[in-house]
Amino acid sequence: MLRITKLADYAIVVLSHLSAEQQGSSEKSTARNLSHRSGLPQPTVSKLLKELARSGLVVSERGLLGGYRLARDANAITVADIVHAVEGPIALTECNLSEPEACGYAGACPVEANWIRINDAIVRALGSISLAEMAKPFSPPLVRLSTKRELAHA
Amino acid sequence: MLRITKLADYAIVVLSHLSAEQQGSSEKSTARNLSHRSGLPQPTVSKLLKELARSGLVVSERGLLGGYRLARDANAITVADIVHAVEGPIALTECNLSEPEACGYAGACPVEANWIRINDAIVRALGSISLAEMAKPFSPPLVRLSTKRELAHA
DNA sequence: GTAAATTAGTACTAAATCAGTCCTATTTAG
DNA sequence: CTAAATAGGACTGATTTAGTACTAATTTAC
Repeated sequence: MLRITKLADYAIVVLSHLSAEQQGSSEKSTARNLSHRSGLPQPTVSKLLKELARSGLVVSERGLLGGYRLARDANAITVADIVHAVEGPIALTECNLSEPEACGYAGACPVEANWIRINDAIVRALGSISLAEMAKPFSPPLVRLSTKRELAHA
Repeated sequence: MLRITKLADYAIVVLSHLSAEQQGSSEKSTARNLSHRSGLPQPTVSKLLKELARSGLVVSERGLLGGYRLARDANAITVADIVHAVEGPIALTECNLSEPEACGYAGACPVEANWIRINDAIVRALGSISLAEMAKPFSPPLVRLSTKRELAHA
C-alpha cells in the first residue's frame, strides 16, 4: 500500500523529540529518556538509534553519561535522509536500484525510464521537508492539506 | 523500502500495452494477448485485469471475443489511479488512513499533520503522470533525471 | 444445444518482509 | 570494580506479497 515501515515512522518521532531536547543546549539524550518521551518501547527506540548512528544521522557516546545527539542541525536533515537511513535506498521499483538487474526486462522495459522520473519526484518530495519542520506541529502547509477522508477516497 | 508492489508495477506495464494496442481503434485485448506482449505470466495478468476491472480502470467483456479495454483515455488515467486500484489508498503511515485510529497516538502525535502533507505531496507526484506518458518510452523529463547510481547512493 | 474461449471470483500456499524482543559484548565515569 | 549506557547480532511471530489453481458465469459460433 505504498507504506513506509513503522520503524521509519518511529524514527521521525524519536528524532523530533531528540531535536526538541537539545534546543539551545547541545545535550545528549539517552535511549531510555527518548523512550519515555515518545511513549515507544525502549528496545525499539534503542534499535532505531543504533541504526541512525550507523547511518550517521545521530552521533553516539558510550559509557555512563553516554547518549545520542543529532549529527547536524535539524534543518539539515530531511525526511528522505531518515527514510533512507532506516529503510535503505528509496526505490519504488526494482528498476530504481542499481542492482544486478534482477528484473529481466532491464533496458527492454518500456516504462523503466519513467519509473526513474517518478522515483526522483518522490525523493524530492521527501527531501523537501526537514526534520525541523516535522518537529513543529503546525508548520504552514506547502500544499493544500487534504482531509483524511479525502485521502481515503482518493 | 518504500516500494510499490510488483502487481502495481505490472499493472502499469500491462496497461501501457493495452493502451498501445488500442491506438486509434477501440479494439479489445485479451489477457492472453497482453500476457504475450508483456512477457508476464498469464495467470498474473488475468488476476491483475480482474482487479483493474473491479476498480473501473478497464472495462471487460466476457465470452468468446471478449476482452478488456481502457475505461477512459490514457491521458485521463494517472499512475496514482493505477496504484490506488491495485494497492488501495496511498497511505504512507497509518495516520494517513481514515481508519479507526489504531495508532493510539492519534491527535496527540506531533508529526501526524506533517505526514498528511507528505502523503499529499506524493499523491500529487503520482497523480501528475498519466498512463499515456508512461507508455511513451522517452517522454521529456519533468525533472532532471537522476542516474541509477545517484539514486542508489542518494 | 453444445463446444470453445473468455472473464469473475475465491481460495490457497510458499516466500519475503517487518516488528519486536533478547542476549552478549564494549565503553566509560565514578 | 560497578553501574549505566551503546554496539551488534540473533531470533521468532506476525503480516504482507506473489503466484497459482480451481470453479462458475458469460458469450459467440456452429
